[in-house]
Amino acid sequence: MTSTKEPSLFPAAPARTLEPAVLARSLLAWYDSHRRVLPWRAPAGRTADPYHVWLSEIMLQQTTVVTVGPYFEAFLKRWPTVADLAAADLDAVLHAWAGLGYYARARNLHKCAQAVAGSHGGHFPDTEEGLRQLPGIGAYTAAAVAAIAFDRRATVLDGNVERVMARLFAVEEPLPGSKEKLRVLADTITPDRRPGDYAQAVMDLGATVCVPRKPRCGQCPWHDGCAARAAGIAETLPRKTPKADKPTRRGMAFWLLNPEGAVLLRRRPESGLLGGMIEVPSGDWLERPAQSLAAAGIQAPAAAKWRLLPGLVRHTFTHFHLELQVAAARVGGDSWKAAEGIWVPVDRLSDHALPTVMMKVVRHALGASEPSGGVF
DNA sequence: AAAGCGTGGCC
DNA sequence: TGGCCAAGCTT
Repeated sequence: MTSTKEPSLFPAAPARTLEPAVLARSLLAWYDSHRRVLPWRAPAGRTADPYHVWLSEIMLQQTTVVTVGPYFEAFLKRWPTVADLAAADLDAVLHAWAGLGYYARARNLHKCAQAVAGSHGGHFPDTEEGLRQLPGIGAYTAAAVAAIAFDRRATVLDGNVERVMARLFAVEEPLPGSKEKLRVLADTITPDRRPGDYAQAVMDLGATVCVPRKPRCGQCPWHDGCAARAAGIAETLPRKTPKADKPTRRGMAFWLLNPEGAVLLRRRPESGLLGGMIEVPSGDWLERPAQSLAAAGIQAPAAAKWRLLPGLVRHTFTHFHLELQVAAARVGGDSWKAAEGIWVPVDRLSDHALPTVMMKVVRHALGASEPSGGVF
């Protein structure tokens, strides 16, 4: 007989209009008692190292806290200061970044470190405008670093804050059109005192309480002031304009072994998809039915007796699905020495910057060559 | 300014 | 299981 929905019998309490200062104060009080320990976060009452804040913020772009944790620790251990990172080889940075995705971030990370170590004497700019000039730092990250590392008043607007503001003020206009409106609303609440803590608090609220599905309104410090909760539409906000469907693209990857048991890899172009990363050579990825080995063979990295491995490698990027067939061959004699790319012993593949989709290709090829691997 | 750009977890 | 979502930036 109990219902999980309350609105009909017990209408939600109407929202009370709360002053910005009241909202900021109640959120900071909530933060003080719910503060999460994160690897890049300073102890209460202290400001974090700008290098740590910047590194974590770049890694956290479109990436979850759980995923970032180990990468952050590994980067910090290997490159303890921004000068160390600036002095690193780009290839080493890409390798360490492999698996995190959005690889342009790694290239910009390296560029940014070099700018800071070079033109800025090893110190990050301490203003939003200054930070905004650096590669890989956009509106959100500039505000986050200015607030968290330098305790400057800055309005952070990430996915969390967009959701929190859309609900608090019941903004029904869909994103991304409503973004500027949400930014203004967020700005009206941002306090002059403890802006760094406030920035982390409002994002924490979105990450742990005002979550996308089944928001925990009962635990929310802004419960009384929330217009969407009062109207019973919190979970439906923020609205978003529908995204285009993802097309499926198909291609062929070429797994080529030489007599020494090494596989041919090559570096992708510096810009675009998986820019600068290492790949198993593959032909074009096009939106047409799976190509025949004969047709795809034209794009093979060497003449050889290619055989098609059973099965498919599937992977989904942000904007398309990919289905990759894998062709395998061995080359003998000396002819393989002319092939374009790098020959890597199969047990040394982890020394290279292979993105996840390419690790899937490797696993597929190795699995097919070993009877215990699954396909036989 | 709309589109391109990774990946893993969740239900 | 397929779509949604995650501390967005660049061109």
